[in-house]
Amino acid sequence: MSQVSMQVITELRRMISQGELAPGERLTETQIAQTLGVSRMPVRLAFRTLAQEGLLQQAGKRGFLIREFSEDDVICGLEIRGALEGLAARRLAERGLTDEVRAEFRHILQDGEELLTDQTLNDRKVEQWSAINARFHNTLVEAAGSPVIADAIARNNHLPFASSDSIMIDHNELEREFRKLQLAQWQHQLVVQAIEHGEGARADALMREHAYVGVRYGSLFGLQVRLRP
Amino acid sequence: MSQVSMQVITELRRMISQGELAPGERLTETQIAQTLGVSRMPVRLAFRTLAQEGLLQQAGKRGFLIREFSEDDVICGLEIRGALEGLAARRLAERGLTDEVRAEFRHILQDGEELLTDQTLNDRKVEQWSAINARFHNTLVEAAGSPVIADAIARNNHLPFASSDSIMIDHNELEREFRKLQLAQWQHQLVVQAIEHGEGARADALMREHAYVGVRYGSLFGLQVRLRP
DNA sequence: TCCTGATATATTGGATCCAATATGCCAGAT
DNA sequence: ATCTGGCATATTGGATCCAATATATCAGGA
Repeated sequence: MSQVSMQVITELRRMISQGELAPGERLTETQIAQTLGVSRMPVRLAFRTLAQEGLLQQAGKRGFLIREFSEDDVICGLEIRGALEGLAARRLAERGLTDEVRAEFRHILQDGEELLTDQTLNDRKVEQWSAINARFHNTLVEAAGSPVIADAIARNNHLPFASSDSIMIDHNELEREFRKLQLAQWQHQLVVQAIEHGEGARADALMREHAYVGVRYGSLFGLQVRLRP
Repeated sequence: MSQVSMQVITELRRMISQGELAPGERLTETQIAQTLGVSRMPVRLAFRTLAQEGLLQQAGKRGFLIREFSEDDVICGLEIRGALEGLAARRLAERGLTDEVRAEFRHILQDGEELLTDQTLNDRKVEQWSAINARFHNTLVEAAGSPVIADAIARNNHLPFASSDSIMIDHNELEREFRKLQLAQWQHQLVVQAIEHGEGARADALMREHAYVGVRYGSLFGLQVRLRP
């Protein structure tokens, strides 16, 4: 995939998730091509790609719409991630950890631990947590050693609300949000514990539950439930 | 998506799953375009689509290869289907059945029951079973009422070995194969029973196990284990 | 007033062309 | 003999053109 094609795809993804293109809006190749200053060709390819990812849907026989997602869709996207990452965790528990992967997990858990030791949060720390979290999930999926599972998870992550870094943080409630991240960190630790002990079913269950942390745990800490940014 | 584009995609899918294009083989747009008698354009679109589905993989910076799948990949494809259909079944159990869906399930189970009553199998019956089986799985996924889950399952089913009608039947061992289908039918019945009783976890577990019936149950009945056609 | 049908327009799909560049090949040098 | 560099070729990506057709608009009739 070439530079221009790639840029069109990422730019469209961005415009959709930032809301510059509203759900339900109709897209035409010409219009987007002009907006982005390219020919219709890369736009055509991008539309197909995004439609396959589920961000666009066909509008009758001509053109595409920006897909609208209900709150139920958001929950289902999370549950799919939970199910698939749970599968990866179970596989890892059943097949055992290599020393490298074990060390990498320890390192990630350590970093998370240190980040949260002083029990406070700020915008910078939220960013750092996001990186640590991404590393945890990537390591898990990679270590499971199945490209087929990794692909399935990657495809699901194309739904912006389903990916593991879609965790909603209210930057005005950082004391309460701290507790959410603390809980997420503990869940990471428990997952690794389960994997290390070869407890596949437990690792699976923990990952499924962990998928909810981003959008369903807010009420535990007196936070507003907001499914949208 | 237009006629020609569609035909190129389905024809390529067929050529791949029939083995006319061997795993690892390199494809060029021009070559396929000539073979199929179309211009490069629809081939270009098809390559992208199939790559996104996971049937092709990029070869360096130029061109695509037919992806090779290991036996482990096959098992993982099945486990993904199990996890996702299990999720659908759990949702259905938790949300309850409408009368229409309940009736449709009864009908499907009845048809399966009748097909297998005389305890014999022939090629025609295998075809009929395939139809009944497809209807069961489609009904389940539809009834779960989540387009996001349905899409995820549909995407996984693009892997030829992962779809629910990829069940391997040895047409020289029809007496033994009968028992496999009988067991699958019983599993269908148990899944519906669990759903009707609102037993989400049980429905989930049953669907996950059921996903294995196609390729891992052969040894129960003294059948050769063959992951490839 | 609302429906139906015909015409006009917009938009897409496929083919072709051209430029960019990855890849392979061959020759020359070490 | 093997490696390196440059050249030739193959192949892709993007743009443009043309045909097909879906969609919209408008007029006429029920």
